[in-house]
Amino acid sequence: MVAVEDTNHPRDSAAELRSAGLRVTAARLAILDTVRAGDHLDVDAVTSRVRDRLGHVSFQAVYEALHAFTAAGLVRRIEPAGSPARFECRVGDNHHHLVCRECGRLTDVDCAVGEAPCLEPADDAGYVVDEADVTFWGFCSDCRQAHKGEFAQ
Amino acid sequence: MVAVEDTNHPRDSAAELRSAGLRVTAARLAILDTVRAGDHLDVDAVTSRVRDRLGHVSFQAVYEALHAFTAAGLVRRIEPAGSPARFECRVGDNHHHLVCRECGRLTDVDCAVGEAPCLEPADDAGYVVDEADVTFWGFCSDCRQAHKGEFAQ
DNA sequence: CTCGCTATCTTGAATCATTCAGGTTAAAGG
DNA sequence: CCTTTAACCTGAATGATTCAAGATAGCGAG
Repeated sequence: MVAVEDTNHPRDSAAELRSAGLRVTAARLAILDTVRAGDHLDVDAVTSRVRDRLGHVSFQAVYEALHAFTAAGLVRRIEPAGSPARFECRVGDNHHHLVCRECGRLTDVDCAVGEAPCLEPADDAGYVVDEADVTFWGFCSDCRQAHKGEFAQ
Repeated sequence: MVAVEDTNHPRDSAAELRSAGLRVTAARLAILDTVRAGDHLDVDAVTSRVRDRLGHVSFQAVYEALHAFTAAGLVRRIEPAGSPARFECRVGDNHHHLVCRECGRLTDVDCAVGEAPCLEPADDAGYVVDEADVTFWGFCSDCRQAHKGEFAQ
């Protein structure tokens, strides 16, 4: 089912962990690679894929690792309204997300502008803004297909 | 700042409930007015203010009422990452929000553009987009004051 | 005004995501 | 090889929200 073990460590994950000041363990390598190979997986999905590969790994370990990776800038944590946290490896480019209201599918969108914060608020109300987080809500093509006529084309 | 407590039912809340097809009860009037008078309150805050006014009201009632109001378009539910849901009465104008990373303060920002979706994704990936939800993250002036030098500017 | 329908409210328990606590194991620098 | 402490484990707690099922009360019809 799963494309097997040619996969070991796509880009040198061990080196990335090390240079982020983190220890290299089987669990963390698997977690990092899983996030990298996955498509905005949540903690549950990451955990079960890591378990497929390594046998047992605790939820705690996954939560802690994902925290550490997020703090180190190796992964980005996103949390659309109504969804548990999800993780992706595309970091540092301030891209945004499309979310399907029907099935929850999440798709990356390039930032139209570029550097963060790619947008400036009309009035910053005295805040110093460092990030503009944009989520586009709508219906993906599959869900529209499934409900022909119910949604505006 | 805010025009204060002439309060009882600022704009005719009873009529609004009725025309939304909802029943007029003391609890729901108080809940609606509380959201209206408050500043992005969460469910807890709404509940305790309503209790100050009416004595006992159950959490369930507040949750159900806020759901009903949201569905009816009387209030808008916002849910910034890491925060419980919050509610506001400014609806239908597609404005956005500034959130302070330090204290969690939430401030409205007018939409620079206007109609929803005020932004179009660079590539819609086949989605039909109906809303662009923009959250600006940063530090409010109070929090910067309190940490002079720690943050830029 | 009275009646019936059902929206609303109540209490109590369940669920889900996430975090906390405290003890054990093992990565990595000296 | 030894020591330090990051990483991991099990087990329990927390916080937000939802589910369930029975009681109450708006409000339109008669």
